[in-house]
Amino acid sequence: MATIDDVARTAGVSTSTVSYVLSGKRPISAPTRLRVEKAIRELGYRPHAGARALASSRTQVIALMAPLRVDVDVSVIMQFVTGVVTAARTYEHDVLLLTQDDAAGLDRVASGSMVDALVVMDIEDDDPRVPLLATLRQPTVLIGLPHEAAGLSCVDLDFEGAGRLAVRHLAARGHRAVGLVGSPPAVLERHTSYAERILRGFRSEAQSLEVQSGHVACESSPSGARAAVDALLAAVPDVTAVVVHNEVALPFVVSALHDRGLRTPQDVSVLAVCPPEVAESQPVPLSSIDLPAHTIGAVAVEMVMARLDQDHPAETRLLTPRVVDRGSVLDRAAVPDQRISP
Amino acid sequence: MATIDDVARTAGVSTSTVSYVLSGKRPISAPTRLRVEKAIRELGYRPHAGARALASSRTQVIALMAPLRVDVDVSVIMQFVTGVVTAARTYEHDVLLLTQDDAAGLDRVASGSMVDALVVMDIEDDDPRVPLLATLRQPTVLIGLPHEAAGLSCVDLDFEGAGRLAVRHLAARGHRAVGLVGSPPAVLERHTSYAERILRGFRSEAQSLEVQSGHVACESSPSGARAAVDALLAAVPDVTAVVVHNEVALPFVVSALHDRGLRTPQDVSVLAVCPPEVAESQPVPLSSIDLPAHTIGAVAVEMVMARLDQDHPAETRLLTPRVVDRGSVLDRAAVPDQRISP
DNA sequence: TTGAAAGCGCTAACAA
DNA sequence: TTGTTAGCGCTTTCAA
Repeated sequence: MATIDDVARTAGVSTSTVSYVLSGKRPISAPTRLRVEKAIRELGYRPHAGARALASSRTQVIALMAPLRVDVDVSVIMQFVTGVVTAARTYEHDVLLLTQDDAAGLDRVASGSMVDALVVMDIEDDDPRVPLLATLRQPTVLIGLPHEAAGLSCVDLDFEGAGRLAVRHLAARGHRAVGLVGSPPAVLERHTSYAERILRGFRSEAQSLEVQSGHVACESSPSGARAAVDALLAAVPDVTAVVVHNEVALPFVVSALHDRGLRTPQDVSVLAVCPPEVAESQPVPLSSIDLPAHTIGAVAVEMVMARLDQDHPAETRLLTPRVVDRGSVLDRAAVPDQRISP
Repeated sequence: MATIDDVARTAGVSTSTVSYVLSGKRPISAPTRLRVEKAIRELGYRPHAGARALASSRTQVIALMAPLRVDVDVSVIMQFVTGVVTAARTYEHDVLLLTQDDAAGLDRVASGSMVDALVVMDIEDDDPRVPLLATLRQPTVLIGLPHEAAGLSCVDLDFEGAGRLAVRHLAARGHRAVGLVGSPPAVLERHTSYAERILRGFRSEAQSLEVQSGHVACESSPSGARAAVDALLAAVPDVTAVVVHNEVALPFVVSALHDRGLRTPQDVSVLAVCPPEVAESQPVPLSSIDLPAHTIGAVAVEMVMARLDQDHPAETRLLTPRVVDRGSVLDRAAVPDQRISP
């Protein structure tokens, strides 16, 4: 492996000149630059990452903790991950992936100076990783909202707003009884922030608009979906629209509704909360409130990068939810009521 | 940040002693070790990864290239990824994740000495990354089989064997006309090795056993699945069993069969080739040839780690496929023929 | 516009 | 059993 000294020697310059050609941190005359670049090319020189990290205190690597918990949809996680990786590359950074959900891994890579910054996914309301993260010298961005961010920056879809938007969207189309089929019990039990937030928004808006509403947790399986649908129909017999915030269960919920004689959207409207790709690839495309996972990942990287040089104050960024119509929500105001009561 | 010298000073020993306590590369007296360990704890000392990499030529990081190509199922990829990450941790290594499918990324992290070894997924028959990988000084393992491995080690499920096993399994249960619903055209067109291998095994065994057979590519969408099913039924009208090697399309293929009046398994048996989790979480659990993605990832890490110190010769490891019965394959020899001809 | 040289924090060969 | 010290390959200050 050629070193910077090899390059300097063959170019007939000092090592610092080579370094400055590489970093652009001081002006170099055109002829010198060309000689150096030629030498670099000829020798196939690549700076040694460790040496660079040691001298500059910059690793060009960010850590991404993407815990694969039970009952989280991997395809959504992958969207976040690719968003982070892609964005990181635009900042000349690579991504070190941590999949085990423990503070120890974060501490190891941060305290060991393996990374310049950290992005942490799947934040719970009272997340044990947050206190540790707050002590690190590297900037950190949380994807999700903990109860107490301890001075850390956060980014996420505004799930509370999404819950409200869902109800408002349905109410505006004449639905007076709506249901929310949500995350699996396990997700709720660990107080994953998005699950609680969407529920809060859903309930408060239903109350404001005087819409009848019900919520059921939903295991991510066909039988779980059937059970959830039954529970919802029992709780809100007149339900005409269902909001589904559970990517894995989504197709099962729809087929469970069909099995009970409820067609989409003639009998029951369905509004999903999921990434657009998921909504589009259902057996029947579903209207949805898009979860822009890729974008959120990219924004997380932007935020962390902005905090690398200057110390930007902490902030929380909530992306505004929007509905994308794919035809699975019926406008009841526009059609005669065809609903057959159960 | 405390350095090794800080630790040495507070423990009253030399830096090398601290280093050796950490590495265990030379015997240290008990009292000395205790003093050093105490100092480490008190100062919260963590070795600087870059300094370590520079001095030892070891980064404790491996690169994982997991390209997210169109039409590959992310949940399967995630299985590989977690297998790699989990196994890497048992060897005290972290994982640098590359998602962009180009040789440049591999070259960057390898030539820049960012990683000790590389694991590369989703290998095509004539993969442009292979020649580059063969020139790297870091050991590399491919997940998948290129036409020419150029001296690199490979690991994968024996897909050719899986194709044969599928036919044999069905033939043994009285099926004389079988179909293979395979990967999307895009996957076949880029000559992804597994797609071609399973087809080869499937065809050759069908020929040997004198079983009628047909193969159709299948887009990963409901309409793609319907088209594939129609094409298969046209090509092999008497088909009594379908092998599906397409995780995303799997549920759609099953429902397309149902829509055409073919129940599983009474009218048509279904044998999937996919990770067990996928087969289990279908609306109806499916018998399958397990794709042990997690294990393959772990084996890849083992192989690469074995080549870190000694130079092990290259090898190709093909995991033996096996059928897991979940009831979706009918034993036609054991029941009267109930098949309603189309 | 360029060069010399002092670190950055660790490992491991050599000495004792 | 432990210490001394010369690098590892780079960045950046200070000088010219």
